[in-house]
Amino acid sequence: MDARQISEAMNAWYARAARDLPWRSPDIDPWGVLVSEFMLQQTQVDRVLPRWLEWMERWPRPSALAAEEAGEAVRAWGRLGYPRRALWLHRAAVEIAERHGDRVPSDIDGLLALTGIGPYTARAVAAFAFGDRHPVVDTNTRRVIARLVHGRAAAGMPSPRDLADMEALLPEDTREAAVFNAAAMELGATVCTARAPRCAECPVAQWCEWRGAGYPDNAPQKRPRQARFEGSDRQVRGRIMALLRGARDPIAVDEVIAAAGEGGVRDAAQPRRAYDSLIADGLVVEFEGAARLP
DNA sequence: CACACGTGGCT
DNA sequence: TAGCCAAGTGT
Repeated sequence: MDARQISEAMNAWYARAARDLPWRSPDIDPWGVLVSEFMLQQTQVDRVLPRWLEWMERWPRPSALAAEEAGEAVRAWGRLGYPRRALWLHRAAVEIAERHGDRVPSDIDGLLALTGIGPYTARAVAAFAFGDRHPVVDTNTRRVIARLVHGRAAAGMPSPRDLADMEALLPEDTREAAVFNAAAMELGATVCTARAPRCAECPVAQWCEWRGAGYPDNAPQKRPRQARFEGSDRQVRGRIMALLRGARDPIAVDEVIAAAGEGGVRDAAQPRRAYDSLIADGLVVEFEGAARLP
């Protein structure tokens, strides 16, 4: 396996086949990249695209978002999912405006200190917004490496070894490294997909250990299956958030609790439990017996 | 560190 | 179709 051949083939494929996404445009500033990375956490490109365009027009700089109430960010987040990301992005905007002079920090430690930014997003912003040479590893990249390098059908649990694996493939040249990070993610998202990979279109199929071994069904142990969504607290929280997003005025708490139960609940205490957890998360605020976005 | 956290598309 | 999966993070 030749890391240089692989990175060159992957980057050539990326130059030809990458989707034309606005946050990849050369004249997008680091704020635009950061917003895209928040929205893309656990969320596919197709769903993010229209929302990102709206946000960038409305809040072209961190200070513009920071000047709003947090609830406006949550409302504008719409149905993207995980609304606390909207809350955290608003907090990050405040932190950038107040502590960094309205400029997104370029170093990984500075990025990690921002609310809602973890190991993945910090590296992604440093690499994609500032062009620095860092291995960036997301779920797509982990799957590509699992198959290409380790001959496994799927990636195992995330591990510090993931970064070392990516570093071993990463070109020395800074510019090429940034492209390769994006190329590995793009390949995983569009060709080396979790189900039904399109190996006939893969630029590195000839070096793929998993393919070479005849596609063995050797996926490592996965995380325990996540709880059923139907009937979950998450679903009930989602109902409450949808109700409050659509309301300009505060809604009586009793009314919110009643509405949360419409559509079915697992137990009688569930609406109240879900409501309390949203209060605890700061996604809902209560004042004089009425609930609204923060 | 295992777990909770939305929503929608795909097979 | 019920379950899997998706550019993760904070606790």
